Amino acid sequence: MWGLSLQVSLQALKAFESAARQGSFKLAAEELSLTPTAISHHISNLESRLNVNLFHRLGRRISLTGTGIRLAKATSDGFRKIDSALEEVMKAGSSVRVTTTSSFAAMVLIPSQHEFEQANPDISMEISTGESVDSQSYIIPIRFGDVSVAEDADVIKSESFNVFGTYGMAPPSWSNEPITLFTTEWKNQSLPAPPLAAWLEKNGLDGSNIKLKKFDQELFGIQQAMTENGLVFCSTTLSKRLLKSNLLQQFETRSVKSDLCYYVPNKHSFETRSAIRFLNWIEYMLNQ
Amino acid sequence: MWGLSLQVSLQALKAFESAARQGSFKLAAEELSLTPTAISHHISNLESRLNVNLFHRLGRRISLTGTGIRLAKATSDGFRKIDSALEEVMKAGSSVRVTTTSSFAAMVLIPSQHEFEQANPDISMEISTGESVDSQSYIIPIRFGDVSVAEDADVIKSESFNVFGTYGMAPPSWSNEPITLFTTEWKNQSLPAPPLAAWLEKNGLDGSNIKLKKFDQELFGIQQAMTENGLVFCSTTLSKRLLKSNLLQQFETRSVKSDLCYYVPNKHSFETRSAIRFLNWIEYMLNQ
DNA sequence: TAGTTTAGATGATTTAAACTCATCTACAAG
DNA sequence: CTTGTAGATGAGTTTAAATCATCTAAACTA
Repeated sequence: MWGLSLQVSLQALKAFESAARQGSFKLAAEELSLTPTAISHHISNLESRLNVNLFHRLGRRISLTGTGIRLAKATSDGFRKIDSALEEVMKAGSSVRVTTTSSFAAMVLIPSQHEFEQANPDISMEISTGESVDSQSYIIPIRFGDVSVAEDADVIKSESFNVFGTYGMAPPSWSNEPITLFTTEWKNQSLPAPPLAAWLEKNGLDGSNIKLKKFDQELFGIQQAMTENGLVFCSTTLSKRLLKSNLLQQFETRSVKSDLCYYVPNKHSFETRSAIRFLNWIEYMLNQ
Repeated sequence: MWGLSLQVSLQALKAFESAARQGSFKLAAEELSLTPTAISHHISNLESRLNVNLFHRLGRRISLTGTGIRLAKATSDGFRKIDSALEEVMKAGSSVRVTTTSSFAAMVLIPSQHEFEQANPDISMEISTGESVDSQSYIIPIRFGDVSVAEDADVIKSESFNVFGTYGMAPPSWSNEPITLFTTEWKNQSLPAPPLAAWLEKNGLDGSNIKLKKFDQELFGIQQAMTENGLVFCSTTLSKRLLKSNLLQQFETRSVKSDLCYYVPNKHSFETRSAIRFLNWIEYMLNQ
């Protein structure tokens, strides 16, 4: 590429293209935030360099010559293609677009969005929910899944589970009385279930007095526990902020690890600086 | 066009595109006649401006990121389109390409090509023969035709005809002896015939002793006249240089105007400076 | 393995392109 | 006829682009 045309000024071509498209040096100057003088100089220099006339000058009106028309079309097409790609890249470079589960969005992302944006005033965060594979290259999907399925490098949080209750309620008598426990049954049946059995064993409980009430989103179980002064078995990730806010409390029970995790498929492919900063931030926040 | 990307340096994009396409800052520097330092600065500045990483740096090797790949494709496509158009325009700006009849090429253009190029050292002339309509925008067709068909502004020479003989031969006795006269019968039957009748009348000759020998190109008649020490009835344009070179001579006969002419269809559409200079030169040369 | 070569990174300085300012012309508008 | 305005041009200023000098670290070679 760039044989004879190596020395042709791209700035001049840009000025020419704008003037050609709008039929006016003045309007070109406005579009490019220059003076009409600059446009005039660029075009004259370009005409000398190329040894052609690109415009007819009719008093103070201009019109394109045949050569000018042909060059204008090519430069318009070429610059439009470049400009579109730049817009896409720049948009990606100044915002973080994340899609995730409703529970993660509600319990983690949305509550901490402000914190992220304050720490990164040059980046805006856009959150959506949904599980479809998004074809746009710049949307970061935070998925909930089986740790044995996700690539190690993609996992941002391995989930632990515990029982939590409304703030202020008396610790339950695990052995003596019937207990209602809210929990989750995932719509996606291929996912490992919440590790309630492992939790019972770890805490030396036989669970025969526990009545389970299941929802299809962790969010609903948590909300119901808070509303009904009850108990919920859910992830420590989702309950973390609620603990801090004294909306939920934890008892003497110990949390258990699970085979469930949050992960970002092909995490390494998100290479914009804002994506990298976001991913570093979310991973640190989840695991500190 | 040019929203957020107005301030992005096109020089930097050019450097990036070259480095991306060749996988090397060093090769990009060579292609663009810059130092590798300049390329490195351009790319770093571009990455800062766009807030993305375009290359992975692996020691002293580089490879494109996903974003880099996408931007590289768009900029390659865009710049290629621009470069192709520039090449075409610059070629047109530094050469004159003419297509014309064999006779006009042989008798006028080729003999004076050197004169034109010496007067215009920055322009090269390329001559071809043929009558097909050429779709390329920058080839100037000099056509031979009927003056009533051509646009006035397109006519570069209105033809006159006369009889010429080999240099040194005795003037013919128009009334006493049989005369062989070479002339032309155009392949294109729609053209007016050479105005022999009008010439006879203007010169007070009845022509009953003249035997015509016809060729389908004026060039052939002229050559035959010189070869056989004979007479040819042809255009003053084609014979002009031969007269000056004492290869042909004119007698006391008077030339006659004709309805034939040389013309350039859509002459005004040739707007490169070299085309304009050529057309001005040829018109002056033919009519002085 | 040690020495040499080489591609890219970085900061400082220099150069040249790009830009504005001031003034002008000539046409359009009132 | 006067005023307004788009483009042209030369001079001066500013800034982007380039080079220079030096560095690092990886690749290559003996």
